[in-house]
Amino acid sequence: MKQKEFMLRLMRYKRVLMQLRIMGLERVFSSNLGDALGVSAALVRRDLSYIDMQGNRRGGYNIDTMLDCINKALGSSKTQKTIVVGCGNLGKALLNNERFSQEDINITAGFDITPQEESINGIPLYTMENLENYINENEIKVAITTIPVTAAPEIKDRLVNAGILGILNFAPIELKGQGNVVIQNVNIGLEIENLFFKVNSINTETNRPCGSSGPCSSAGPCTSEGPCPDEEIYN
Amino acid sequence: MKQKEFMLRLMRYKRVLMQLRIMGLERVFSSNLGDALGVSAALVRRDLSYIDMQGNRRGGYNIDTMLDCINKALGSSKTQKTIVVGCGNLGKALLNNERFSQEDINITAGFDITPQEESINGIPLYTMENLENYINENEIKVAITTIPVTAAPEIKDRLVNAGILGILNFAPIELKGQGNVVIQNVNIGLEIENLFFKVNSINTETNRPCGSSGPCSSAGPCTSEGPCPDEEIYN
DNA sequence: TAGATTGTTAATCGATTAACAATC
DNA sequence: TAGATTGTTAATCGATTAACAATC
Repeated sequence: MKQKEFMLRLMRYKRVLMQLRIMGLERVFSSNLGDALGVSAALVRRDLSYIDMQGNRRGGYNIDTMLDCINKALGSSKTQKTIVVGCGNLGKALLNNERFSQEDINITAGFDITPQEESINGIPLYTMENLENYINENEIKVAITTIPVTAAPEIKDRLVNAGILGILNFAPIELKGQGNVVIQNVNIGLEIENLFFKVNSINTETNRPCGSSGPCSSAGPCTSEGPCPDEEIYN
Repeated sequence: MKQKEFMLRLMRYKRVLMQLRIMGLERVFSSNLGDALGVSAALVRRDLSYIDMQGNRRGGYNIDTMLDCINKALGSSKTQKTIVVGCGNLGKALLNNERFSQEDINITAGFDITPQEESINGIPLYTMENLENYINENEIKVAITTIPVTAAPEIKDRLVNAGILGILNFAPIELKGQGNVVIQNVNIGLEIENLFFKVNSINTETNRPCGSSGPCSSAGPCTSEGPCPDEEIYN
């Protein structure tokens, strides 16, 4: 069971459930959740079955119980502590983000080679020398890195050696985790490129062969002028 | 052909190719690229075939030609213009990011209800009233939104009505595109939650049923104390 | 009971890979 | 030519869905 989208769906179920609870509902059927997410009711039931959420064959699922169960599965029943390493523009933006505390994510400290302030948004900033000590003393298991590419591999090793098990890396280099260390890379530049690609795919005519300098072969898929209506590369 | 990972692979091929070119290589085989990305050579050839990159059955692929071809497919042969809507912490971080210009991404303006500066990093800031005019006059097709959730749906409509075809949305609400408008949502809070989930999946014992209050059924998959070694939910 | 929904199995769908003919 | 790699087809793999027995 190696499902890329599985836990993403769990989070979406959670959002829907919270909304439904606000609206005063107490029970929900698999088909409700399926409709909300655009997937089949069967998949919802399979997901719920996987996290050991048991429903009632007549009355569906209890919303509160399901929320508990999803939170338990997501490990977010307790507030999650994390630190920000690198307090440049993006690092500051993360430290200033009020929303995280609403989502039970608690940024407890920021680290930088030369911190320009003592604290941001009430969160203390420390120099890089204090990194290992802080991680050990506060039992930090997850870190967010917003550091230059050149520093990324070294900082990664320091974090992992200090006991960090998960890194959310914003440096535009693809770091790889080993053993039980999970590294998740977010490359904003790549996201933008990705978006331009999708926009262009929809609105530009198909490209011609690159290896050949001649005209498009008559056997090629695209002889019309506009974009190929049948072809969907984007998702 | 609706391949989620397809264009992401193209970008990765590109990175590898640029590195190889720096090292002085001129040709590359599908197996080289497959090894670098951890996919099969067959998939590489299929991808290249799809973007009409033609190789030589004896000598593999020409690196320069392939780079041209990938750039063409990605639509990044020319510099891509975009704007940032919402100049809070995250917006400022994006405006200050020097790396985008290296990647042929050109942020030409920032917009905010009340801009606190005339420009950031040489990029002019305007009030929201100028949004539609600017988009029209400069033929902007892609926008980045770093705005509050409450404003997101309205701003989205304004952007789309002004002719925007692609939005990279950082507001923590899932906006949906319609017709030929592509919206890509980046939810940093969700990414962090996702990471905590993966870390916990690896390092925590399996959860017990939520719907039932009794002990774990003997038929359940997990009777041992530690984490289930066979089960992989994370990817 | 009759009706409705869960939990789960078999069928479907799509993406990746193995294999091989074509050919440089 | 003989060897090696491309381009492409058939086989495989995994995730989602349809269908249905179990059961509240």
